[in-house]
Amino acid sequence: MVKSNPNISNRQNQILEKLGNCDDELSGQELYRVLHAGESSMGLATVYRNLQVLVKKGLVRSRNLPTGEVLYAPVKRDVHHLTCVDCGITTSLQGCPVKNINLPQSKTKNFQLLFHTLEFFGLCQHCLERQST
Amino acid sequence: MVKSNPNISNRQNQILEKLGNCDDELSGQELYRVLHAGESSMGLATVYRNLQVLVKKGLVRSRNLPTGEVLYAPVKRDVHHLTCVDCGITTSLQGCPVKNINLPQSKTKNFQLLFHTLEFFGLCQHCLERQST
DNA sequence: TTTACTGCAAAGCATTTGCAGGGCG
DNA sequence: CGCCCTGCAAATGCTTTGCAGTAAA
Repeated sequence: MVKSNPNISNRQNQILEKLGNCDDELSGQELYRVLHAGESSMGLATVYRNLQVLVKKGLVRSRNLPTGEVLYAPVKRDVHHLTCVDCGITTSLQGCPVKNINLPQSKTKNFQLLFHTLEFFGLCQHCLERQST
Repeated sequence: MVKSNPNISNRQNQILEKLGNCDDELSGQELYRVLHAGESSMGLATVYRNLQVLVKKGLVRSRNLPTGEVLYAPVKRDVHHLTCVDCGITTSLQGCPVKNINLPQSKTKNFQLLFHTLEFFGLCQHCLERQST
């Protein structure tokens, strides 16, 4: 059903499908679990290896958390985030305010843009209150 | 000289100063080394602990690399990045295109914004060429 | 047979945490 | 005396890598 790009392996398609079906971003570990829960399992290393390939192919976007985790989502999903620097809770921001930003040609001439990340950081109400205690 | 905010500890001021003097962002490890090279040394754990505090105080911004490292810079320095998803090389983008973006009030009403990160990812020419080989 | 991909387990590594010692009020 | 901050060393946890087995061509 989600047949796509010719030079995408089977495993890579399985990953793409799971990412597409999930509203959230998934970490490598989560993806691994989800795949195991379903019919298509694959080793953790394989999950990571294929995620890297998908990112380089421009099909998957990645976002790095302070914890060292990396979250993955389909590139076409253009969602950004608001994250509390204290508790780490993340809220999604629908609609991308950067969509049509022009970067200096000098920088992008020799660079194939694949995706971008925009994240806002600060303190959520809960942590603010806790702090001022 | 860089006397600042009253409720900033000595250690925290040392860190701020190093970050301010350096044109780049620094990782925790690098900062640790730089501090040791200078007169003011402090343990690695202390560096990290104080960096966290500085981020929460809104004085330092942080950016997470795919490698799991975190890079720190003064918040007032509003620089963004262009990063190759293959080799990881990063270029700085001067001038922030997001400066005056309005976020939905519903999201920010209960959230104290401290800083944001905007990063573009893709493939640099070198990696593009290598890939098509 | 040659090549590319996979799984498993071991390694890597930045960061975090536990805990005892020290400075300071 | 009590509280906070620090250093050291151990632990954590995600991700990467080495290597041998396997499927594909």
